[in-house]
Amino acid sequence: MTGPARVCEHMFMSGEGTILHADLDAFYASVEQRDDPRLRGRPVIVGSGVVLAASYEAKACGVQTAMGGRSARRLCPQAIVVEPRMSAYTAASRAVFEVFKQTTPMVEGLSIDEAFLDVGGLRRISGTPTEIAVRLRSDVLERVGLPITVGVARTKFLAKVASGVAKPDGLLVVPPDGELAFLHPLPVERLWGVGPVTANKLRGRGIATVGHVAQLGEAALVSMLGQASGRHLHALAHNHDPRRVQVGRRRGSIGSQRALGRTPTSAKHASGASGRTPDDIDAVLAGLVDRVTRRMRAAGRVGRTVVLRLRFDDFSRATRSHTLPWSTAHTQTILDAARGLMTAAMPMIERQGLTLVGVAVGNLDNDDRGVQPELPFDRYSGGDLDSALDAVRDRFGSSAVTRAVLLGRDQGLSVPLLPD
DNA sequence: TCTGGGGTCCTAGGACCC
DNA sequence: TCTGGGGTCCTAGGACCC
Repeated sequence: MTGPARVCEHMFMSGEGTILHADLDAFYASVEQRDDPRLRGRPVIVGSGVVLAASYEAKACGVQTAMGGRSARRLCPQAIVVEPRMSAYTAASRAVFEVFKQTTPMVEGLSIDEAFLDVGGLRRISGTPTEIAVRLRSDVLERVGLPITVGVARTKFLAKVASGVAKPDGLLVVPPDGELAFLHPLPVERLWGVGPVTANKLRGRGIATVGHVAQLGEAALVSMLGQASGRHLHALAHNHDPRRVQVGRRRGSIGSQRALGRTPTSAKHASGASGRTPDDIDAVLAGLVDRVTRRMRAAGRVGRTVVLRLRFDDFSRATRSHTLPWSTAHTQTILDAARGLMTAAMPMIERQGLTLVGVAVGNLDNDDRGVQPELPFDRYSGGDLDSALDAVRDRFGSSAVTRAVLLGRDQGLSVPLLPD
């Protein structure tokens, strides 16, 4: 969108890295600009409460992702604020990932708008990694209408750093013999896994660049940041990153959350510090569990650990979790567990005022185990056979349920079910 | 209108088992 | 009577990423 693609001059014909990190620029905002010509070339902010995405024109005013909407508008009064259209972004993401997969089967998605691609072994068919990267960018632009930045390097980490440096609408190739020269002058915040807390710890000790980190020695970093972070940072600063591109990674949890807004002061007096009745909270909880379990069933996943996430008036947080004896995607089972956690947390909620509720199910498994469930009939009854069968389908996925055995007081009845 | 919604990974203590 | 070490699972919290 802004400016020409930058291609590093000293590219190599051989020994070149084969990992691409492809990252859509200001993704949500770019989709809005693509779909509404009036937004092109103008500062666009997606999300009114919190900035979900800002176009580069808005970023030029200092608007940043995750910033409060009010301060964003103060920085950039001329910005056009649009509400997010998640379904449009999901569709755009699918289209972009199609382009990725036609480029190479070795695609590892990281999020809705970025992925690693390993293009090693494609040289004879598709050309050098750099040529593939150039074509990938033009394919995404032509076929989906979105600008995308690509970093090319020998390792995942370096490819990601390269795309970050090349943004927006850029291409940056890090040659194998120029890796440390590229890496060491960069600020520590560029290291993957260094956020505000770690950056402050490092800067507090006068460590500002990746090169400084590299001089430090692993033991010093471990004592400063802990075992895992210390080792991780030491390795990255020396450009050690043996991770391969992994195809078909499945996520480990599925969750949903909802912000409730601040507690109205008047309501505090009416119904305690939470400002909401337990019934209000329970309705939100039931809605979240319903959404989560639907998504689990649609994805063919079952899970065992139910996590309740809470946030309070002062923005402090708490989580409570419970692990079930078996994996499930059954709405009522997970709702029961979430209600148990919520009940136990009610005193805390009364004291601190609830501003966000979230439910996540972790410990996910694929729902492919040929389970033979038994459900206590009377729990789902009203004595009604159909609703009991619905409960079984709901819990285990309707296409997976092919036969139900109903055990009565003194008889068994086997009912074949057609998957739908 | 102070601060969304979706995730990952690590740490640390306690229970429990061998 | 006193004394190990190793491993796994669960829970809670926190940093970080997009």
